[in-house]
Amino acid sequence: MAGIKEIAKRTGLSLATVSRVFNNSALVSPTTRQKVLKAAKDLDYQPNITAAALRSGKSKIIGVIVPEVNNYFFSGIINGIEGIVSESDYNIIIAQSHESQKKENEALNSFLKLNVEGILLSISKQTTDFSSIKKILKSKTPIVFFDRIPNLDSVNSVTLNDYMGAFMATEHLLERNCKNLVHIAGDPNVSIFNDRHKGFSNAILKSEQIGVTATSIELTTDVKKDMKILKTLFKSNPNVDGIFAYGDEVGLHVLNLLKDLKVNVPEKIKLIGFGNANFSNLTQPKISTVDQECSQMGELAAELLLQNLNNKNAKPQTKVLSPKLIKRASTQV
Amino acid sequence: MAGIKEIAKRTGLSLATVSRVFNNSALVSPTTRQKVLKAAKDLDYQPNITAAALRSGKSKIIGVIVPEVNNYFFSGIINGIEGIVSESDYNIIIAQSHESQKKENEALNSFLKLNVEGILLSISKQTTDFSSIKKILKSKTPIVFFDRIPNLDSVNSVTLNDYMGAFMATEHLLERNCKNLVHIAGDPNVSIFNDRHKGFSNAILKSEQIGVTATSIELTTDVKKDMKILKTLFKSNPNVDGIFAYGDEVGLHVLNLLKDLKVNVPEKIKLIGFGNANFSNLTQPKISTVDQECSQMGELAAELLLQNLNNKNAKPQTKVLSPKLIKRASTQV
DNA sequence: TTGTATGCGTTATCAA
DNA sequence: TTGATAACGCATACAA
Repeated sequence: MAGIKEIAKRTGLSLATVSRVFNNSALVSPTTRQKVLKAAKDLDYQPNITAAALRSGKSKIIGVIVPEVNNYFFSGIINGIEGIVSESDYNIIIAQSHESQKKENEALNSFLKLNVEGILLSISKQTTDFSSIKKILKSKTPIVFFDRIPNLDSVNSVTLNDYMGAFMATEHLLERNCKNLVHIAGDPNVSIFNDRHKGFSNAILKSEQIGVTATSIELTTDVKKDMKILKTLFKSNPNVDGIFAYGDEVGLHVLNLLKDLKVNVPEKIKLIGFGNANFSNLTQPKISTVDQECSQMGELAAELLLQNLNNKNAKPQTKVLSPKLIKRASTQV
Repeated sequence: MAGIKEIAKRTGLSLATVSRVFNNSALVSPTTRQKVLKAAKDLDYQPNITAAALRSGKSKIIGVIVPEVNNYFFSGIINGIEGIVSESDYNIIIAQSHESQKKENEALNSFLKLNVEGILLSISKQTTDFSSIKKILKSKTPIVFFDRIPNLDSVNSVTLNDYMGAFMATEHLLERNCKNLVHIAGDPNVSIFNDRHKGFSNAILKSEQIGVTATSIELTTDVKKDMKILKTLFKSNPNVDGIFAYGDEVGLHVLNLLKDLKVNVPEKIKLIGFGNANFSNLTQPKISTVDQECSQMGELAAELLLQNLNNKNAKPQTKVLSPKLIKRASTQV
């Protein structure tokens, strides 16, 4: 593992010239370039990124923060990011906020200490204080938000049109002739869950079908308690024939609950989730859902960041992806 | 965001003294230490890790390579690692091999370029050439292998006793009075899958029950094809009453296949998987399985690496975790 | 206990 | 087109 010093010695050139070769400077003759490249190969040259980072101020590191890695959605995004970044000469470093504002801030801080050149961030559910984020924005370190974005002006973001996804899911239930719909809603403080709720409500408003009823129920985080609540709901309300769950996991819980209650899906009640989780395709019946295009989201976010890295004056961009309805057995006629 | 230079100026001390404070040198008086710490707070001191890394040769970065992040097992391990490392002053950087030897080597290479101080690695299924790994070992960069380990002497490793897990799972089926067992086996080139196979075979050998038959079938990676093969197997072999699948995911596929074939689980056939995947608890019936203690594995691996970081002459250690049998409805009597 | 001076490996400025 | 040299921010050997 040699550095440019050894190459300089071997070729008889100066450090400066050798360095220029690896920085693709045009100011070097083809012959010397060849000489250097050959020596580099012979000596197994490995650039010392740390030294380059110190001198140039460019660490070649992109920091990524997600709430949880152990989540099909976020790990799909990470794969998307990786796909794009690996084609550049940047490295990525991944941190998890575990939905905690404190850990998110800690991660942002260690990113700054590591001199990351850019940041990709999906904020935690808990994040309501944007001061750390504002600090980053002020520091001019390029940052792109994805999926869960802060309510701030002039920031780069890539999101899914959650409203549209929920709208499509609800419309799908209506098309399947469901008349008494229930939306199992997520924490409304998280913008995307709120959007899904809105999509549900508006789909029903805009469909001009008569005799349609709509109920929304917001869950806690205690699955057992939640299932009890839902059990009561279904028992006291036997006409329910369509359910839109804000996520596939809760959808699966509901599916199991309905089996326990001997309610057939999709014959009696049709069920649709959100997210296209890996297991949604493995249940019986398979759960209809909305695909979040996570890989594409990661790719777009990474591309946007790379653009900003190349051009510090790039204007903030807002990209919104369209979700895709996935019809499966749980909403079959 | 100030550096030690600003603090030196503010306090009237030299750079060296300020530096010593942050390196916990004993050679500094309590009063000056206080002065420096106060100035650090006032000026929002952020150490430049890059510069420190260059100077000291210590990057404070630990590199982690897993086959896939999007996997309950490996992300559980990552959480375990994170839990331990976050209490130290190290940072972790995560890379995925996507089960490719080439990508694994690339990751190792960029780790070296980034001057990581230590490496945590679970090798890819494809990795048969250990030359890159040997290069790391020779470079004296501490490395700890976990779960999927190379067949090399004198290396640090943390693994699960897969043999024992499979043994326990098979024993459990025998206790439940299964007489005609099938093991659905993974790629035998992957040591842990091979161990599970051995555990299955030996459990049957050692149980001295009479009239027990055992079949093993190795799957491809094409799920559809695999299910056809299994369908044929079950049809031509209607006496099968116990299945041990090498993983929960394939277990779930089998469960669904059996439902299609109108074969009741657990009444007619008992089924046990391996891994305690998140969804194994959400199926109907819930799938019995073997827990891999992933979080603990991550913790132990990280602790072992930190030990090696503190003591470069530490002797290689081999830690083997005991799996835990989880009995659920799919093997109920 | 504190300060001075040097160098980590690279990039960038200036001169040749 | 190339070379000599300073500088990036910090840690450390040595001097005081």
